[in-house]
Amino acid sequence: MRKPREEMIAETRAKLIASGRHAFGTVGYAGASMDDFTAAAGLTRGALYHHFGDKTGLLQAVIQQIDAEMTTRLNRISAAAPNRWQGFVDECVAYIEMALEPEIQRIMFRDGPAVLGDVSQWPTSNGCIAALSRSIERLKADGLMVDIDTEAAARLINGASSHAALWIANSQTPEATSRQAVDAFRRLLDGLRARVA
Amino acid sequence: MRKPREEMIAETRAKLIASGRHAFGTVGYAGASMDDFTAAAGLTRGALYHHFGDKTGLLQAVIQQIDAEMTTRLNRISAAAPNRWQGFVDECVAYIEMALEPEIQRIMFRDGPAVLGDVSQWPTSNGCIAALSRSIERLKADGLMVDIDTEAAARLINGASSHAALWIANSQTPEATSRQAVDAFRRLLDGLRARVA
DNA sequence: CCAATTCACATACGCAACGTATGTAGGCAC
DNA sequence: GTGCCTACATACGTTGCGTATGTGAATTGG
Repeated sequence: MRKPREEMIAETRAKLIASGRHAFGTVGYAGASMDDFTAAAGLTRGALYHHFGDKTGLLQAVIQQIDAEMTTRLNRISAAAPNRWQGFVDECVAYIEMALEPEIQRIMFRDGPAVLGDVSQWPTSNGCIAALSRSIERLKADGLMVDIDTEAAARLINGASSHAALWIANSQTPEATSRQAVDAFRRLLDGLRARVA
Repeated sequence: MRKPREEMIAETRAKLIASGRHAFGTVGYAGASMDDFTAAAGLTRGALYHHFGDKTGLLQAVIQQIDAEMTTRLNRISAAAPNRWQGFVDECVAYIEMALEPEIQRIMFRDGPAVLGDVSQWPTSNGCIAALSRSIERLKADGLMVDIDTEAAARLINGASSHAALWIANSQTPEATSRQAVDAFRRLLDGLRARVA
């Protein structure tokens, strides 16, 4: 073994993030006992405080990890579409659908903002917003979207998506509600499409 | 004094709600100590547990109160507009602006959803969503809005508004960001306007 | 190759806050 | 006027966070 030290450190960090992520995603941030989920990782709170400072520090690390995963997924989806507009719509719909996953919903859309405040001032700038912004920017450059402020549009869409996801996830009939929400969402996006003269 | 008993009870309930509302709105739900803000109301936690069961029960009561206030404000605004579409837009913009008020933002859009879950399954069905829905329904009936599911539209707009408000409130330059957001929001709504054939 | 140091992590302690179980005083019925 | 019910207060146990301190293993310098 060349660098057992750094490897071990990275491993413990990863274990803490994984265990915390699971706890936050299931019982929520407030309901997650540090003693419990650090023990589940075969460690103690001492390790957590050493690496992340406090509970919110771990939450930030977890969010950063999830955000990175979401960003790559979104990029892949928009790249796979036949044309730019379609890619944009697919990306937005995928965003809603990702927000349906309980872990993402709970950590990224409920506890995250409640504990750390608005996404825009999180230390790790949100990759998903950036991905959306890039797509919008390209669409505007290509004349496919009406003139609208890029970041504002990204944030409005982000907000609409996350709320839609919450609505769907808590619905009695998620499939039907999902169709309802996605349909309306497509209409909303269609309204932003540049009208051909 | 005719009914000192019921009056006193209503008064203590009101005092607890007021004190809790203030604490939740300033230091947040988690940061609000029940001992502290019940004492500030001249009471103890005993009264709170008696009337509201637990901390979340008080939060629900506070939310119900704020929601009622917001609903009347929104109704007044949409009624004051020169025409229906304008009234709708005004209502939406007002919704954003209300979400800028720290107390509303914190309680209704951050801590509320985090603690109680999605608005749609709160015991007290959200009056603001209902108000928005009514406006949308009328617009559709009058042929002023494209065919879109009412509730879905209301929720998407609600989500976009609350996120916009969060963004503005946490901005370094709130006035500029507000213009940015409201402009984009108007564009978004404009996309939902029925095209005259 | 060994000693000193550093660092990753564990242990121990204090404190704050929630929830519950119990106590009490004052109004209402009869 | 007496007894009960209820609105609230008091007292207690538990839990969980944050900090201060301890320890052993890995690294570095000679």
